[in-house]
Amino acid sequence: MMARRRAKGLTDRQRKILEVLERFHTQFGYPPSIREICDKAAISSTSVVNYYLDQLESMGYIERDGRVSRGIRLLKPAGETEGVSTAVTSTIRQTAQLVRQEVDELLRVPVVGRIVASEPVPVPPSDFSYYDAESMVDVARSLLPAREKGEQLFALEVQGNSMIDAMIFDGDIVIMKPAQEVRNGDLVAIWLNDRDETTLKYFFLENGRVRLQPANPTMAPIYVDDPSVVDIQGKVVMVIRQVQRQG
Amino acid sequence: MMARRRAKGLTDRQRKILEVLERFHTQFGYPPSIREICDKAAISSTSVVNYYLDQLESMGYIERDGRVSRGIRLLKPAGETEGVSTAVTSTIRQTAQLVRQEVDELLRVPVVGRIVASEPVPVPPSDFSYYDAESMVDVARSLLPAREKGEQLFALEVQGNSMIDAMIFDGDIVIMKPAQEVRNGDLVAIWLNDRDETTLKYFFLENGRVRLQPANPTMAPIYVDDPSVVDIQGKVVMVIRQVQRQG
DNA sequence: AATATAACAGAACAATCGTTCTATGTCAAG
DNA sequence: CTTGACATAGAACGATTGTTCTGTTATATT
Repeated sequence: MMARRRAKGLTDRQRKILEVLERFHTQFGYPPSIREICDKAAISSTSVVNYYLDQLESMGYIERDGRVSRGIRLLKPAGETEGVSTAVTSTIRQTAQLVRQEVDELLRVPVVGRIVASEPVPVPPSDFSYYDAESMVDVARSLLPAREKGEQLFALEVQGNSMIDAMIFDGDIVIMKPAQEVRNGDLVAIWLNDRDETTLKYFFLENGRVRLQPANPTMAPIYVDDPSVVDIQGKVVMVIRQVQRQG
Repeated sequence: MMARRRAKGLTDRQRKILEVLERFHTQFGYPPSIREICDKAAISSTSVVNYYLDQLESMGYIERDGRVSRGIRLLKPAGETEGVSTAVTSTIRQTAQLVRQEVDELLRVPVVGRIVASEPVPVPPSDFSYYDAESMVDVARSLLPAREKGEQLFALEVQGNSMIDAMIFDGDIVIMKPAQEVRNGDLVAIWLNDRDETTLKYFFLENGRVRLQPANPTMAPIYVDDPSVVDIQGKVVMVIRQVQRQG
């Protein structure tokens, strides 16, 4: 048998309803209907909730807009004795969720090396550990194709101006993905065995012959009759150029 | 060859409804009903509002809880002030935004238009609303110069291959910053009065004469004797090229 | 014990509200 | 000119929802 104590000012159900109001608004962004309060507060009758809402309003805890559905405004928080008000904590909670969401949208790609014309592309081994990376590049997940899970992506810094025909030059960062299946039209990093040279070109396989098309449309393609000399190192997913200069 | 899908810009009514949603929630603490949106947005039919709410939801601006009255959540904007203390919550929100930015290092930059050779660069006005943006581009703050506060940054999508001499081509996204002080060596977007042409060039002021140097080192610079024909629209901070294709 | 009062339950009702259907107008492509 | 998207309007329907009414139970006071 639980006696109602008026000492605290708020009864259990009054406090409970206030909690429901706050939590609901935090979760859904709009106030609950009376019947939804019934559910969340384990009260079986709408009239009881209405009864308490009237009380809370006359006490100044909430404000109600007459006969408008969900017309409930929270005015002051329920927890008085606690140091931090519940409104503040709920705001913090919302922010925390935002932070969590946006952290998820950020992808940390390891920069595993440089890409130079005279050397093959340093492709990370399968057991690659992120600790081996020289540094990291943060990429917004929203800029990547949706299907990229991203775990296997890696980045390379371009050194020298030998990739100018690919519209890529010194200092650019290319985000790459290991070449599993390469399709016609993919921009790929290629090691040409016969020339000992790395290039970035659009790849086309046309009746047994490989056509390597520069990104710059004003430049002519390279044709390779023997596909075995074309060693595909990875597909380019993105190119980032930081124009910032050191004043 | 390279198709690009991008969320379309907001129509007047879409923007209007978003404004109503935000203002209503700020004022009352709960979302408006469809008929209340009708009134505030000067739309005579509930079905039209419903029509646009569906659009806004599929664009990701809001979230709707099926057939629940006032079941509208604003997603993109941060302006949801509860009926508590506006001063307190706004302070908290400012702080929270700082925390968020410094924790996750992600910056949401609005794409305010396209950059074409034949037209001046669309620079966002000071009263620019993010609703006006066609879409957003997320940029990792770690890739930007440390001193960029970032609030004034904007992005443009390059249309056409007329910027090839700047190593930038069709579909690239340039992150820009309004031209306040331009220093020698900055990569700037320039409107040439005498030619009616926009270009991206490195800017040098040398004894009263302007030298515009293409990014591509193999190309020759342009010299402009009269600096008044050079209209600087902004400084390029970053260039992003998404190579993703719709294979 | 009697009684007043507060707490609670359930149902019924009317207003509100979201949804859907039909109809009209507009405008660009064919 | 026809066609077909798209935008808009209005009305109607059914579900949701706030309100109210009647009634029951519990607690406290006299």
